[in-house]
Amino acid sequence: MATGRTHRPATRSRGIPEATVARLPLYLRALTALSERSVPTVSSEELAAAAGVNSAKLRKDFSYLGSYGTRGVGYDVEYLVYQISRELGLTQDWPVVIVGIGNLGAALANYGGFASRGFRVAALIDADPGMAGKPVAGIPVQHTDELEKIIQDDGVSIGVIATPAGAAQQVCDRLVAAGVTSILNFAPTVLNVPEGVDVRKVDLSIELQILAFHEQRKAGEEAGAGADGAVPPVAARKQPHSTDQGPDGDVPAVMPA
Amino acid sequence: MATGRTHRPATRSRGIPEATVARLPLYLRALTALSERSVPTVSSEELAAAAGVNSAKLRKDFSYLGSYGTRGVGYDVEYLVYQISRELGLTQDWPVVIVGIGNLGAALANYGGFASRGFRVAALIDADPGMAGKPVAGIPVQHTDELEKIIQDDGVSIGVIATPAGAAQQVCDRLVAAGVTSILNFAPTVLNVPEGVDVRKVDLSIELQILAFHEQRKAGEEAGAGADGAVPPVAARKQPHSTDQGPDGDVPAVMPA
DNA sequence: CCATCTTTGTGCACGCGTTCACAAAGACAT
DNA sequence: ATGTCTTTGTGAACGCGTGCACAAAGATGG
Repeated sequence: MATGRTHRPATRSRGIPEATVARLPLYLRALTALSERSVPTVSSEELAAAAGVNSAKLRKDFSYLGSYGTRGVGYDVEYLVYQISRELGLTQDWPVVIVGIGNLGAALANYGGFASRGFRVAALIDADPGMAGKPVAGIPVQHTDELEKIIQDDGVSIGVIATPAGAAQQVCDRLVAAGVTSILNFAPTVLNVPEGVDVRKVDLSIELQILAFHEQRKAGEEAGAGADGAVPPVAARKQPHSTDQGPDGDVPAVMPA
Repeated sequence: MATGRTHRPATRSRGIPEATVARLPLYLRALTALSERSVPTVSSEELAAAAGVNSAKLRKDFSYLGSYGTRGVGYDVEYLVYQISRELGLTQDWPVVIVGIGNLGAALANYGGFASRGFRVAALIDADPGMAGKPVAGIPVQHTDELEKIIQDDGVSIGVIATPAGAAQQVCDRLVAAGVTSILNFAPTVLNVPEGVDVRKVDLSIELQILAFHEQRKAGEEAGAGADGAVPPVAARKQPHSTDQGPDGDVPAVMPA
């Protein structure tokens, strides 16, 4: 899920399927844990269990990277950690800017997982002048005016948007104009970006709604399909539905963001 | 993607494909925006543009819900908002507990998107006794000891885990034992859950790593495959690779095929 | 009532991703 | 060396998701 521009043939470039790329970080995490415990080698079965996937899938995934295993033995942990890191581009470190230092932005800035794996918080940016200079996670917040300068000076190519939905597209446009080509979007909006820019989104309420769907399904299965007393739709606009199946009714209980 | 237990045949229940379910919240958001502007009807083309998807895909998605459109006209906005809300189970509201009130947990508690769309924060829970009673987002934090009682009293079926990775599995086990059947996991760990429990994960560093991969690919495409001076791996464990195909240190070729 | 025009709903084909199942490859013991 | 045993790497089949392209449905105007 989640690349904004799904139009591209995706993995046309150089073999590795998108689905595999999405799992590599998972394998890497499991391997790193093994490495810390000084485990020398691991079989596809063990590693798959640790990563929560099927072992056949894991082997096929690795086969796209090359033949890094040894039959009858398994995979060399250290070697594989390096190979995957390199494939993911984690041998260099990536400066990242976080825009929007509210609750979420601050949480992200404090998140340890950044620095540990090839990512470095190059700057924290917020539109509120009152925030300027105030340190968050040891880094002073800078004003939006500085955005372009920071990106160009530090060669930032990855931006994280943690602003309110209303500001997201505008921030996105400025990031892209300044040279950012990869964006991680936490704002609940669809971002419009030009060709060549990758967008991934993380959306809280979408995840919750998907869970709610399954939850409802579970609940509805055991209970017989009783006529649930759901109020019929408002049908405020009756026009297209001349054949109104619901006479009265009132507003759906859903509200905006 | 990202349901922990992918084993289930997924959509076996009642038609609606998983991929479609994942997009419904997107449509709902776009429709809600239209509703606020009092737009009466919308065509699949317009709505698809607003949601950032293909119009054919949108129509097919809606076809799984039923025939709610009117040919030659489009879809009734209010009606569709209601239908999707009902399908997603948002006409009832879901009590949610958030476990782990650190930076991220606090951010989640403050996130407006929760309350607005059928979700209600039933409780904030943290293991630190010092946090107990302290209000976050207007809700007093409660100690982990209360977890089981809260879940049972409020009939909570959805839990959000925002703890450090080390505590996540343990918290998860307690949530499940107490009756939670859907979990949204922000901790960077694979959660093990019994059959029937849904897990969705949101993982920062994985998203960033995927972006890094594509970023590296973009950079590597324009620049010719110059011998990048990447330091070869430690290769601490040489054993399994006794048959070194290279005279010197095994240089990882940038790409297999 | 008929013709035309718009937009939905869907049959169909295609490609990606997943899984099975097995042959090949190497380790290890004798 | 040779045989056995373990585990990888992958060919092939299958199913899901996507997008095209078009017929059917209804609106609208004469």
